[in-house]
Amino acid sequence: MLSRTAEYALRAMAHVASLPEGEFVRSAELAEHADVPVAYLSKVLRRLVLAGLLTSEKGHHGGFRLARPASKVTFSEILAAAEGSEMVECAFGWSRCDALRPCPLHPAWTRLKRAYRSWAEGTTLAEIRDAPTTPSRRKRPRAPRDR
Amino acid sequence: MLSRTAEYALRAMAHVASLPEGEFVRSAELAEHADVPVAYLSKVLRRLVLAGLLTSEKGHHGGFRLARPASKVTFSEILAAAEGSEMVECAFGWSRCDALRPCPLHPAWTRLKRAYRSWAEGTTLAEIRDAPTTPSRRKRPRAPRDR
DNA sequence: ACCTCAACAGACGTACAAGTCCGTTGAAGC
DNA sequence: GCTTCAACGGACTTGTACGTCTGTTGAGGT
Repeated sequence: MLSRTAEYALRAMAHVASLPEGEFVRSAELAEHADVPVAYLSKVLRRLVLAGLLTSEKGHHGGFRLARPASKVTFSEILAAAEGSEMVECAFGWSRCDALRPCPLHPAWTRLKRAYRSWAEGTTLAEIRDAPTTPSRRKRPRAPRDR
Repeated sequence: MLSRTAEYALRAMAHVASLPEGEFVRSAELAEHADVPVAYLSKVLRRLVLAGLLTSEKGHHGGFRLARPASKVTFSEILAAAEGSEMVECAFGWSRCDALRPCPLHPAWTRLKRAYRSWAEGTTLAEIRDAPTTPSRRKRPRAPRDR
C-alpha cells in the first residue's frame, strides 16, 4: 500500500508525537520502538528534518523532536518527505488526462486519489498524541518478545 | 501508490472490458494500448488468466477476453491477481493490533484501509465499459520519457 | 584537552520488482 | 503436413528500494 520507508516515517513520527513536547528522542530509541534498523531509520529521519518536520540536535542530550505542534503535522507532509510520494496522476500514464479527455480509468482513479488525499491531508499527529494512550506501552520486562 | 504491475493489470483489463463482449484481443494490442512492454504484460496477463479473470486462446484468432461479465470483475480481484496485494494489516508491524490493543497508528491506518478496500471492492469493470467511450487518443511520439 | 555520545554523510551490498530473450506448445490457415 | 500465429514457460538481465558499513562532525560531560 505505502512504501516501507513511508511506513517507517509514520512510525517514527508517531512515537515522537507521543512524547512530552520538546523532549528529544535518540534515533536508536525510535528505531527500537518502530522496529526498524537504526542506520536506515537515520536516513529517513534526516529527510524529515530537511523537510522541516523534525529538528535535530547532536551530542549528549541530542536526538529528534517535532519542529511544530503535532496538530500542524499532516500525514501528507510526512509521506511526501519520506519518499518522493507524488501520486501517479493518471493510471494510464497519459500526460494529459482530465475530465475532458479522460483515460478509461479516470473516474475510478480519481475517486481513489481523492480518498487517499483526504486521508493524508486530514490526518495529523495530534490524533496519535490524543489517542487513548495506547495501553501504556512501557517496555514490559516480561515476555521476551518473541520472534 | 499501486505497484506498476498492478497498474498494468488495470490498464489491460480496462481495455479488454471496453471491447465487444466475447471478442479476443492479442497481447500485443493490449500492450500497445496500455503502453507496456509486450513480454512483460504477457506475464501479467497470464496471472489474470490463472486467477480466472481472463480466458485465453492460442493460435490465429487467439488472444484474451473476459472470463465473466465486466460487472462481475472488481478491481480488488484484479489487483490481488496481479500482485500478491495483501494489504499491510498493521502499520506498526505488530502481529497483534486491534481495537483492544491498538498500535499508535491504528485508527488512522484503519480509516485508510477501509477507504481503499471500499474502492477496490466497490469498483468493477462495468464502469469502464459504460464510460463515454474514451475519445480515441492518439499516442504522441514526443517526449523521450525523461529520467 | 580529551572522551563520549549521537546526528550526519556517503560508499557499498542485497533482494525483489520490472523488463528482456529465446525457445515451446497448440490452434487455425493454406 | 506444413507454415503462421499467438499464448506459454523459464532463464536471464536491469533498476531501484531497502539495508549495511565506516567513518566524520559537533555538542556535552569530565
